[in-house]
Amino acid sequence: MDHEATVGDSGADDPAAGLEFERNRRTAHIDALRGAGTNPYPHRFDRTHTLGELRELHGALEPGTETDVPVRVAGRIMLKRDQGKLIFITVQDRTGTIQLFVSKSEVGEDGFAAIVELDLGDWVGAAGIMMATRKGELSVKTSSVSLLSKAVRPMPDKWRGLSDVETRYRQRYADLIVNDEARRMFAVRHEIIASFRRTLHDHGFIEVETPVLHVEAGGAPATPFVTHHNALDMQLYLRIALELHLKRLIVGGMERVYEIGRVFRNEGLSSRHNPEFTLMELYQAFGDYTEMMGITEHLITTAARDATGSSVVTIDGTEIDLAVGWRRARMIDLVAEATGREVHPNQPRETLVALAAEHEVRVQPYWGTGKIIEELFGATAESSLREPTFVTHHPVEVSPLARVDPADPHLTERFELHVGGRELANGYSELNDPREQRARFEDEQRAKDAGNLEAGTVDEDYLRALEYGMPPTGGLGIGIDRLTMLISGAQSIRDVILFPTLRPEVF
RNA sequence: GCGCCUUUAGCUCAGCUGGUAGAGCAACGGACUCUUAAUCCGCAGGUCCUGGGUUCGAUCCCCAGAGGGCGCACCA
Repeated sequence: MDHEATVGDSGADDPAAGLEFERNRRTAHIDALRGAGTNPYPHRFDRTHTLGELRELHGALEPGTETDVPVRVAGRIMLKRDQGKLIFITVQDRTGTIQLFVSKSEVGEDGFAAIVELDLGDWVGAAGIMMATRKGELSVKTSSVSLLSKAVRPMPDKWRGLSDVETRYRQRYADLIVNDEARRMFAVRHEIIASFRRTLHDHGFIEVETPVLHVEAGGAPATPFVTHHNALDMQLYLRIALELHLKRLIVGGMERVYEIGRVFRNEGLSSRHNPEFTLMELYQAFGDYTEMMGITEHLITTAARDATGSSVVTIDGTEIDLAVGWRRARMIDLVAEATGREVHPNQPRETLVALAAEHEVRVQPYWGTGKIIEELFGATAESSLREPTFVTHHPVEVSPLARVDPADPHLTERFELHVGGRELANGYSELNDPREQRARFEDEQRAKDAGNLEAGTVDEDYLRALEYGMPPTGGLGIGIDRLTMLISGAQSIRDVILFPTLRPEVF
């Protein structure tokens, strides 16, 4: 090939090295390949094995032995060790890596010259036979190597990798190429979701899809994203929860439904919050909150085993086995435990306001006693709940869709799962009395009018659905991102979301 | 939104309360037929995030801004 065309003929303004020089060099090489009749982006290459399969089949090959097993493999060049007339190339696919043993005497002068020109990051296909080197490294003794896709941009450092977190999130493709840990996170995430689907299928749940664009954003206390539909000329909200549509399906008699879907909340970002995140919600006719706690334990423990092979997770450096039963404690009891004072929504508001002040909780004027208790819980007890704990019996005020506890009209049949100081799941016995639901919605609407932006509104269609009759039902929601963090050991939610929300990059 | 930290070559990082920058890897030229981040020799590569200011002189000090991280607030 015309090697002179690949270097040295760049314009006077081009730098002598650096990124631009490198890209120019490689694009010039692509032109040279095309000029010589070689397609740098050929249509296909058929492989006989993945690299993991080869390791499984031939991993036990004795050092220095050669088989007569022909193979065709493909992968990205990660390392290249040039020995003069012998080149060792480490290629990677999603199942692992393998070494290509490239001898000039095997591939010929022209073939060898082309292989010398390959860059780290290029995708290649190779044909050859299986062998193990004298040192025992499983290799493909290569008879030919073909370029499958030329990389124009250089890879991150082959040893130190890519560690700049901003670049890792913005250029996830580069992160996935070089960081095993990044690939592992998303493998775990996939296994958790796949495990959920298996478990739910086994329990007779049907997976459904409900609207993302809502006329009213309900089902959770949160600030929605607002958008607009042009043809209908109407304001729409991106959903903040799956709940209200899924329960309409329970009214319709579907009995066991779930959805794993993206929800959107227009709130702050942190290492535990991304504006869009994934929620699994399920609803089971003839279930209640105690059954939901059982399903929660089963789903999460099974997912941990499926994803990592173990039900043991590490929380803040401490190993915790999810398979042992989880503590259950009422919210009011946990607050009492943390503050040394009994609390209950039926207490005078002034009493709770005073206690809140002692714990530096800033009470909003529109908060009732139930909301103050929930905030007190958040300020005093929540962060100490490292081991999985079902916090139960939330006040009615903060649970507008949950059934009241028959033993205490101020509390609900509800639970939240807390692990490692953060909320992971939420469930309850669903309120199915349309008249009571209307009254609760009206309370919400009043709170909204009084200044609580996160309060709900009266969802007339949902009330109409309830009027057709919803069976007694248990419901559950699990935050998939946070669960993935727990099981994978990720420190930031951005490590378990492929493309986390960032401010736009300036090019 | 507030506070603290951070931004230097494609990547990973040095850079002395101020004298306009270095290394390793990658790249480029060369040697090498069993390497494992191959090794060895040589060579090149910079908007020191941006804009102001102070100074004879700023990667360094000051101010403003941008991106990112962490905490707080909000929330899941």
